[in-house]
Amino acid sequence: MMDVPAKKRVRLSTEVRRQQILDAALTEFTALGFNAASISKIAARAGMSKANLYVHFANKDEIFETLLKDVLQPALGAWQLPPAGASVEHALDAYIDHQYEQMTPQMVSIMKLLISESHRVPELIRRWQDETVLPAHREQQARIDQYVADGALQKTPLTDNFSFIMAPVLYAVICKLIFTPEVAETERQKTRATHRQLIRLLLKAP
Amino acid sequence: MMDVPAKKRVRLSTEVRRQQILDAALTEFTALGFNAASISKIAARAGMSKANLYVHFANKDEIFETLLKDVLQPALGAWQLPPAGASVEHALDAYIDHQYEQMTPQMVSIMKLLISESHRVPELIRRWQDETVLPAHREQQARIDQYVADGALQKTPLTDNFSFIMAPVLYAVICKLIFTPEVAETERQKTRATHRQLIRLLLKAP
Amino acid sequence: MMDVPAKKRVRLSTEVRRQQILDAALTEFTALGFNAASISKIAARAGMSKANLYVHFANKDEIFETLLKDVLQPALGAWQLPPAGASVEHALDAYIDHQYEQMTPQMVSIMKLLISESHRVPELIRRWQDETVLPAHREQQARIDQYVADGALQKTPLTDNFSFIMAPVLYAVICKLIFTPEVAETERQKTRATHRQLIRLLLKAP
Amino acid sequence: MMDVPAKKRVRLSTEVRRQQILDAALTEFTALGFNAASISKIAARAGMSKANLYVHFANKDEIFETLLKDVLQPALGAWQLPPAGASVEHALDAYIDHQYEQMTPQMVSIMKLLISESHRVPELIRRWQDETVLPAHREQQARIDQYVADGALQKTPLTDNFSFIMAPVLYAVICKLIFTPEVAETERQKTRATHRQLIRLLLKAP
DNA sequence: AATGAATGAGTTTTCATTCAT
DNA sequence: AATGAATGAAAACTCATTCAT
Repeated sequence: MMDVPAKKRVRLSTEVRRQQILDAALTEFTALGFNAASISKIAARAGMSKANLYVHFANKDEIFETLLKDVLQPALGAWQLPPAGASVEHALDAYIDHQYEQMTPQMVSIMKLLISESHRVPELIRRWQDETVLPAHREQQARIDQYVADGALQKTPLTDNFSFIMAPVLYAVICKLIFTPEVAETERQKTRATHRQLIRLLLKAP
Repeated sequence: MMDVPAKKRVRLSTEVRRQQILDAALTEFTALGFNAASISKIAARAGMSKANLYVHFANKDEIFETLLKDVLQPALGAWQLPPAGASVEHALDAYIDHQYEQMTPQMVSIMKLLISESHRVPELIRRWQDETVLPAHREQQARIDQYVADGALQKTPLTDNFSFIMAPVLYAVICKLIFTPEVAETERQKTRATHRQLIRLLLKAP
Repeated sequence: MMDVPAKKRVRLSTEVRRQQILDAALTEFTALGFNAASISKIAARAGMSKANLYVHFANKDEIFETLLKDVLQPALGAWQLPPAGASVEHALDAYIDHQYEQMTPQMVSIMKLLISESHRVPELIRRWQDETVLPAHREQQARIDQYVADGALQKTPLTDNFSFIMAPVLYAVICKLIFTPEVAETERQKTRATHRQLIRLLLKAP
Repeated sequence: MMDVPAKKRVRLSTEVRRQQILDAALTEFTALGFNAASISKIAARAGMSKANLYVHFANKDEIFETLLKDVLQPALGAWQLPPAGASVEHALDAYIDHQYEQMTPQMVSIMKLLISESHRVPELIRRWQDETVLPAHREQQARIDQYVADGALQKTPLTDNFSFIMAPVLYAVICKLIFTPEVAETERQKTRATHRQLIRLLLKAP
């Protein structure tokens, strides 16, 4: 007879366990959505028993909420400020590029989660909106306004409503979520090129 | 004891019943997503027994698929051609306006469904993409190219990739799906205004 | 548009309809057993609607009962009398041969049905037993006794309990019901040969 | 109002629970057949919730399969070898006796299950046939052949095809499955007596 | 902290049967 | 007689959650 693998009962700190759970949960939730992701699989992926998972979180919703909270901290990285430099135009260019670059599969999955499951955590979303997204917008807008005031950028409808600049990026993300990979990728590249050209055009305009 | 209500059996045509089911299903699916929407509730909302629902549809997936198929026929109304007229600029303006106008709650819900559940019906989505969306894009692009050739529109990066024009609209839709109604509405109006101004600017540019 | 096939509403006599139903039911019941055979399929096979089926039979059990009643009339053909002739031994030989020959797939299926579902119709089975099987046994035994009295057959334990002679046939049937076709067929042939040889041996014995 | 019974949760080992389930399932399956036996009733009989039953078995089929597998291990006890002794004839007599003795209600039920539901587990049946039944036959036949070679038994058609000897036993079993208890019992006794006498006769034959 | 065992409340689906025409 | 539409009751199975250790 073979020895039974002798499943050890590992004892780890709460911190570690929570993180294991959240990591596993992120994978499962982004892959399947809230409902289809099961506690069983999350526990299995996190390497612990279901019951132990409930020692660390009160229920499935709490895991989800904690997860989104973590993920939403950096405001999707999206509306970060462009680094100021000698040439504002160049910086802006690099900034937009950065956004398209950042469109990783993981980020796309989280976007999907945010769209399809945000109704589960309205309070969290509201706080995220009020404390992260809107302030970031404002800060960014202030910076842009400063550039305009300084004459580093000329005033255009875009500089008046700078968050508008993310629209094409989002369009590319949504394409990834709906269309076939090939079409989505084509659309992303076309969008990116058009985006860049239009921005340049706009900044050069008299 | 109360008298038993003596529930009368209602007898309707298959056509009517199917439509009742689809209507109820659309409500439930858009409100909760595929998994969370239950056959029980759909049947209740449609005013019939669960069993009768299964007389008209083979299973939950078939309901979902039929629903999406119906909804996707008009290509979301989105990439419809701008009506040609005396002033192309004016027509374009009206066209964009139309897109923002069309952003009804129902349409927004369907968009959500499309994003969160399209993986369930990949074949349907592929056909929709290949037979509806892409052809519509092409036709629209051809029309724009004609305008440019005719000198009615001047050539810009946007006229080279005209579907790009939908990006801000989509941005507004996604805001509705994520943010609070107030913020979403504000964002929609700002986006719409910026969109219009930028288009005008672009068309006027030398 | 194509013309709809114009499903005719055929009107037939009760007799005909009942027989159509019974024929279809026999096929379905023997193929699947009582529970797995569905009214839907029986009705479809009989070429009528489910509702019409209920015009002719009160319920599923009644169909089953009627069916078995019909089938059990000839007492499975099993304990039929051996035709008397010049040589009783020869006749007996032919009789046994006949039993093995009669082991058609249909007969085997009915045997299976009889074993697995007879508990559903205990009363019917009792009547069949009392009014068909046992009388047939008795008649046959009487005939054998007569042969013995006449000296046409010599007295043996077998002639004292003649129904015993069916045991090997039944064994072959059960093999068909359990084992793989190849093994069952081999077993049937071996059994048949042994059966014949033993009978001959017995009749020749001093 | 009565106090709520406060059903205590009983906690037992997997081993025990599995056995409880198998016991209950055997009862239900043999009484009603596979389809008509419900998981609800099996769980109730086993004294646990349906859900717990699914903790121990993946589905209804797995229960059935496990059950048959367990039961088929000893090859139905049927074709076991006769113990060799001073008098082979005596041993054979005892062996046959043993078979009739062993015809317990439980064994009869399993026989019914085997006949009516074996199509559900063709692979299991094939393995049982190839690895248990046929080898047992062969071993037994070899033993008989040895007796014949030793002169302990004289060669007859029966010694050439020894498994034939089970046919009358099987006949008695089938009678139990179809006829009323009284008739079945009468038939069993008659069959047993005839069986014994014929065997003796055969062995004594010149 | 950790877990194997246990369960209530739900899910989708099926089917014999009945109703209205 | 015939049928399309309708349904109650039950089936198998799932899953988030809890209990006992």
